[in-house]
Amino acid sequence: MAKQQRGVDTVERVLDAALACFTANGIYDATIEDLARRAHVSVGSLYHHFSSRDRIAFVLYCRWMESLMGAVTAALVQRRTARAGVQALVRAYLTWVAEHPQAARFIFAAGATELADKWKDELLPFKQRLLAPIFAWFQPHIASGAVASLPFALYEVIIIGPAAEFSRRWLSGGAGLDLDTGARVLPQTVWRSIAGTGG
Amino acid sequence: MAKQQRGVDTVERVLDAALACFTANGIYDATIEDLARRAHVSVGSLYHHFSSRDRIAFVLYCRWMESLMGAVTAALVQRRTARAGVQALVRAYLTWVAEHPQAARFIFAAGATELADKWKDELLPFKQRLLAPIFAWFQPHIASGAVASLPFALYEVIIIGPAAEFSRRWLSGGAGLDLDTGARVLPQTVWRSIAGTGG
DNA sequence: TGTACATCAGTGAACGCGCGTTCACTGATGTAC
DNA sequence: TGTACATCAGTGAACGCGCGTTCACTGATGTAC
Repeated sequence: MAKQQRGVDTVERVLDAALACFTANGIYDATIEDLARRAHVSVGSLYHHFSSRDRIAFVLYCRWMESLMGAVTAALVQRRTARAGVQALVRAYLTWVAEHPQAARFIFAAGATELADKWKDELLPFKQRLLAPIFAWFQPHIASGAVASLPFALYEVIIIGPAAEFSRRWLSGGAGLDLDTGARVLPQTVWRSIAGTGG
Repeated sequence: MAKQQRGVDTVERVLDAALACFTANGIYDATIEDLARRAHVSVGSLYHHFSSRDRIAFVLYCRWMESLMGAVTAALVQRRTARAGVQALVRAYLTWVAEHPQAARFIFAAGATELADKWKDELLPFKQRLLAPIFAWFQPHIASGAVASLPFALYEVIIIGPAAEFSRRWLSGGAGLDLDTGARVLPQTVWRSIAGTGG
């Protein structure tokens, strides 16, 4: 007997409720009963679908990380030039954060937790899969010299770093930060930092 | 009757123990008794010096943030040119992380917590005080055109962003990241992203 | 130099409560024939 | 089309335990005179 549709729906409701509770009360201060109440699900039913409280947070993290990376990748692959791609990537990141502030808040908070450690056997391949198309897109532009040749692991840091830092501060109400300005300035500065001489 | 020296020593021991426990077990999973045991202090004594568990984390956060900002500022103020200053700042950040990995881990973890919210009346002026000399140093270089003129709040994001992102990943054992490489490459890329045309 | 007193520092057993998880059970949905 | 059966889905009271905080107390250190 296969999984039933109502089971799938319940999982959805629990995850939606979890995002709301985790961002409202904090990942650690939100209780199982908070989640159950908000999801209109009994505590027992919740445990029927998730093995533990931590597991809910982990699944939620994966789901939204996939959404973010999907948005970024979609913006990237429809550009031809390195410059347009890099700038679109940064812009897409910021746009996604603006559209999903709760999810963004949660991702940042969860990322600084032991969650990643606990489930890393699942997490690493998952992230690998999300990053693969992005790296594939960059490869020819690095080869052609349009993008500066750097130690591989640094590209992500340099391109995502400013956007992520901006987002963190914007989400926590940092003074003087508005998203339109960030979306205008950061794509340029990031491109300048990474542009090659050829291409 | 003034505060006694042994009281000061106890506070030190508790904060040192807290850093060890928080980074070993996680900020939320480390217990008061863990701290007390590690600090060779009774639980009661601990509460004689700190009003609550959260308070310990907050004081610890401030202490190490001050250390980090102090290191960065010290590196900055002894440079004359904008380029040398920016690059020294980024390098100092990474060096500090390398020298205090536990503290860095804690700062990143605590920064994603509700701690900042809870004590923000204390935190904001504190951070203001730490940032003031850095902004003062930059001002003339922005005025002269050596550093690009940008919305004010973005400087911090652009300069610290890549270094912070690099540090987070390095601390959590990110594959392919080594600190020497980061300290060689990032100061350059950050400078390129923010360099002005004049100066 | 000594004595009385106030405040600081330290102790650890006891409290109390909140929360994650379990469990025995009922109800719903699909499958076999 | 109908009936029996297996599995999925959902329930909520009860459990149990861990942990933050308190409290009444002892001891140490400084101050006043």
